[in-house]
Amino acid sequence: MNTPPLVQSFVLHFGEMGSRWGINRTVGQIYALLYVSERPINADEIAESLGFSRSNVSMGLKELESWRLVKLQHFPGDRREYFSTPDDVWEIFRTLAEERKKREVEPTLTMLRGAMMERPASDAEKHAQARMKEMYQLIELVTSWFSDIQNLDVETLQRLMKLGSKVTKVLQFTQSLSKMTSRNGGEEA
Amino acid sequence: MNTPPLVQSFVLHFGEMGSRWGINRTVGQIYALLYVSERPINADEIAESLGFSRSNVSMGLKELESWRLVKLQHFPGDRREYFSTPDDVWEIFRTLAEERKKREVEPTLTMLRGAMMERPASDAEKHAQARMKEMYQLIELVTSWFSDIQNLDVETLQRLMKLGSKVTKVLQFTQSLSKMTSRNGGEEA
DNA sequence: CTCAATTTTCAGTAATTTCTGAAAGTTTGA
DNA sequence: TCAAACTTTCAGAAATTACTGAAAATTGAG
Repeated sequence: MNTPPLVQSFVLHFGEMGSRWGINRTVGQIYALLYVSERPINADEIAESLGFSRSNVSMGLKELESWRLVKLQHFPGDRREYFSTPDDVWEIFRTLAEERKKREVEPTLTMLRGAMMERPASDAEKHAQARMKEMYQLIELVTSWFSDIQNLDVETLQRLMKLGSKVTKVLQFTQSLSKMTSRNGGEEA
Repeated sequence: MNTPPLVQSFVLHFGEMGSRWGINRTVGQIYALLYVSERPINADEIAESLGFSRSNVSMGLKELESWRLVKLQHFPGDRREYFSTPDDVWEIFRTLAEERKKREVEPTLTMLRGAMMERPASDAEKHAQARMKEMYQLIELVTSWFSDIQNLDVETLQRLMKLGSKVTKVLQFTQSLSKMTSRNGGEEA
């Protein structure tokens, strides 16, 4: 398969990036390829394009399916499965965030809650618990922001994306948040 | 060193989490230990607590230093180096975000910009470029939000954290953003 | 139902990453 | 300047993770 150099570098880059995150190189490359592909492609095409064994591609696709990141479809008169990514980048991002939350954030919060419930047996434990509480609150705060952003409708997001680098708008929005919370004072919720 | 079970599970959890991200288990555990520690601790104490070799701890600390995540200090009459984390969780988070941006986001944006500059030699390439542009815009948008949030002063953040789960406030803030951009219409910036 | 097409599984191998002990390097107080 | 105290480096061992080919399982057209 003749992969244009432009696509090549994109694919390689995401392979590298993947391995910096928990995702392995193969999976990163497969997703990158699907992402820029004009039409859905099948596992053999992927294997040939990337020079991986068919079985490796199969495992990679299974992994991506478990992350709900690929769409699967069939074409008439062809028994093979064809894969693609959602057309909307934002949807991809949202799914990724949801899965990461489920796999990483939730278990962490559960662990922290558990630790915070324990009766501290020493000053050291008391201090550790206080630190865990701070972390717990930070994570809750950040994830709640994230989920708010996630729930923005696609239309609003499209508009925001068109604004491009005109970040000042976004800055203002942060300002108003700041004022809002000031009004609320330091009261415990 | 007698590590309380409460701290133990925290440390082990972050070891696991670390390895899901690019960070290795050792580094995750070291940071978790520092994070909940009442006072700065030295490399030997870390090695003993976690059961790692001294050299492994040394490498882990070096890694953490390269991420600017640890504070280093000395005590009078003691030549050893003592390590700790910032007191403010938010500062830790901010540093982490900055470093990740520098190491992962910036190189990705550079690659995408490069690819977008190329003259497309085919429809396939044209399509790939369009996809890359979408991704570029998404990343820019998300990172600009992030950096805005990062720049909130600690005081505001403290207040927000105290609000805790009263996320409705944060939701409103998202609403106002939505209105703001509507006013702006679909105009290119 | 049968069988060819296709996908998945899995045991073994390859590659990579992590970890260690020993040795080299650095720092500082006397 | 020396030497003890401490830290870092690094080559190889250990552990983990990725990848493959062959075989098993599944699927669907006829």
